[in-house]
Amino acid sequence: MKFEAVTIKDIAKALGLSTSTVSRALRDSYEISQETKKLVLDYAAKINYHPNPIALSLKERRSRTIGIVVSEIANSFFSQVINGIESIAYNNGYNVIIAQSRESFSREMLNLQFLTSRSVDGLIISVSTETQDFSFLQEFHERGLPIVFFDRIVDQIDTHKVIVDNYKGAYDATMHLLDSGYRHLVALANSESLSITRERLAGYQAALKDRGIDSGGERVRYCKHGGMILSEVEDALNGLLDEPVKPDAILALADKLTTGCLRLLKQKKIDVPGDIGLIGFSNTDLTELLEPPLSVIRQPAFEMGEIATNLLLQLIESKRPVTEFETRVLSTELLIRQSTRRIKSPDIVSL
Amino acid sequence: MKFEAVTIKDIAKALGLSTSTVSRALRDSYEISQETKKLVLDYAAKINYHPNPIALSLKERRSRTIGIVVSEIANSFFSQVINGIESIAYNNGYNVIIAQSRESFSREMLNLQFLTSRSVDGLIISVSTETQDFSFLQEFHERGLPIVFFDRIVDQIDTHKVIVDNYKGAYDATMHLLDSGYRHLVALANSESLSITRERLAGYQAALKDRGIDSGGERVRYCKHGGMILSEVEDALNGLLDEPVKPDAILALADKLTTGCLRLLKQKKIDVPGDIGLIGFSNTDLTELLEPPLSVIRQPAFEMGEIATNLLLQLIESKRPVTEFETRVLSTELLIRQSTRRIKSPDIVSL
DNA sequence: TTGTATGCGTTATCAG
DNA sequence: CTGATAACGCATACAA
Repeated sequence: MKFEAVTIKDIAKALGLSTSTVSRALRDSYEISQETKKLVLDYAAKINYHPNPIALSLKERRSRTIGIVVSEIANSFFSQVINGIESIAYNNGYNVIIAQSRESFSREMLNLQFLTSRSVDGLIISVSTETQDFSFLQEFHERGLPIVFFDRIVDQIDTHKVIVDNYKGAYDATMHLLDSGYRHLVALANSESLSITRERLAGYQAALKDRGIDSGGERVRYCKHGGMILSEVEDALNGLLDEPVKPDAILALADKLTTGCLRLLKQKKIDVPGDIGLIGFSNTDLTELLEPPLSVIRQPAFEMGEIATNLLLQLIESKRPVTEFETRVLSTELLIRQSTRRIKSPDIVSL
Repeated sequence: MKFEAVTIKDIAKALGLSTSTVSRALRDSYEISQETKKLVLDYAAKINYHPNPIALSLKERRSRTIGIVVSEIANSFFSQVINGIESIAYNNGYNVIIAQSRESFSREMLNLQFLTSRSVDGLIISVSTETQDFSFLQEFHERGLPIVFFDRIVDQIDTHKVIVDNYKGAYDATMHLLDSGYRHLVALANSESLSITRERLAGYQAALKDRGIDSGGERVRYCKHGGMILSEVEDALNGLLDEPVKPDAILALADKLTTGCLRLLKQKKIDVPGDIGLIGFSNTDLTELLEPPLSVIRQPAFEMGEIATNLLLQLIESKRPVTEFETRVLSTELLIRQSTRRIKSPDIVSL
């Protein structure tokens, strides 16, 4: 049993017209008699006709569909971005196809393969943690596939990008920890190959330097899988806790690392902020429900999605090749809550 | 500038063969010389040829794609289900297209329109809270579109369904609250039109009845939008708290209601479980990090996705019309944590 | 073993 | 104003 749709042919046959006439009537073409048009339209509505977009795509060589590749949709940051993308896409008559790389390079390639071959008109992507080789993306780009990067961008590829000010976000958070009296900071980072990791780490180190604190290169641990595997976060965290100089505060540089870290500290019965300070990148609402509520660096995810989509549509619909690409940098929001309070400090608590 | 893919024609021209020969070589057809095959395959690999699935879909009248409709992907229950669906789909060479209804009937219809017209081979859906009229689904079903319902099913439509034992889940949770010494229970429910709401409520009421407690029909409040709007949850919660007999425990009958409720209680500075007991359906990991960790009724989401997909593939690939449909009922898991402790009771705390 | 012709659903082009 | 035809990329029945 197959799901058979109504086609133009069915209408033509039923009405004793040619397919071209029917097509014209449906498309409201200029040269068509009012009565024929009405006849066709009425009948089409009656039998619930809908054009087959597959056939349309084949013909028009466009699908009015944009592809999204993220590491995982269960990450609240990404699902917020997707919501932003969708809202703009739908308003412009586009649909979206979402694919998850799950931080795996091979899955990312497969997905990309699928999306492009499935004739998406453009691509919005935040590359996976594992991805080091961007040649396949480069190739699609060179072959003319419109691409917009967000969050985890690829520097080498010249196209529109949407990011947050990761440097400042990490810098401010670090400063806040220092202002709260913490001295022995450590950082939990994503894969070194990611743009966001480098930027955030730079902000972290700059803040330490500005305060005349020896950053001590060792006091950073990387998670190759971006926290997808808890054991990986555990190893990194253990490494940090075992440092010769015991850390008194942690900066977690990614959503999944923040929640993973929280989870593990709880497991180890290490109290935040009693035993150790913690601040991290996170878009998860529930962090505010923790006791005490966790301070976080929040990214304007929905907005990022919207902007990325607008840029992509611009790319897709521009007739001539675009030569000027822009990188939009949005601000992060530092939500300070009690969890990073240590010493008395002016009441800068928001929320 | 358009993204132009390599076609069979290009290969044929370059190699001085006909398109059919190339096609046969690529498809590893039986009647083809080894050398020609190798020639074609090598060249195809070299220029990075990939068949155009749009054309394939048009030809084969199938897209090897399954559509998913959920209310929102940011809900951890649904994103876990999606992961389950994807894992089976990919293993069988299928891709998925995800659409969000955001609990809106009109969006659900639009999405369905899109998915079906986009020639998905089948559909996995959990209907939106707002949806009361299932005729459009019924129509697709009658026209032969394979559909599998999960979680929020439509009783009237006869096809495969995957659900959890909502009755028992709610029953057990209610019993646990009663066993913990709570007496004045109230329930926060989703839209009445949803199957899950009716089942869960039935479990709740049955437990009360079994304990000889007057369920008091009034002590339930519904959220039409399933908690998508916090103010809606707030109204419902306020209504419950204002009951003549003050409630001492709340049963939240959906993921979004549980987190929304938590959020609001915090806002109102009502302590859980000090001031009021709370237990709810939730698949969010972070609830275990709360202080005290929240007791929840957890659904085997990933597994539901897997099962639904297997059933769907069965439907899609069966040659003859399926006449026997089944409804798989999975067990929920009641995770008891301190948040529902009130009176001394045997230590049944897990996790 | 390979080439030619046809059709999937649609629209653009050209003829009537 | 309307009808026939070709083309989008592919697979296949049929012809050679």
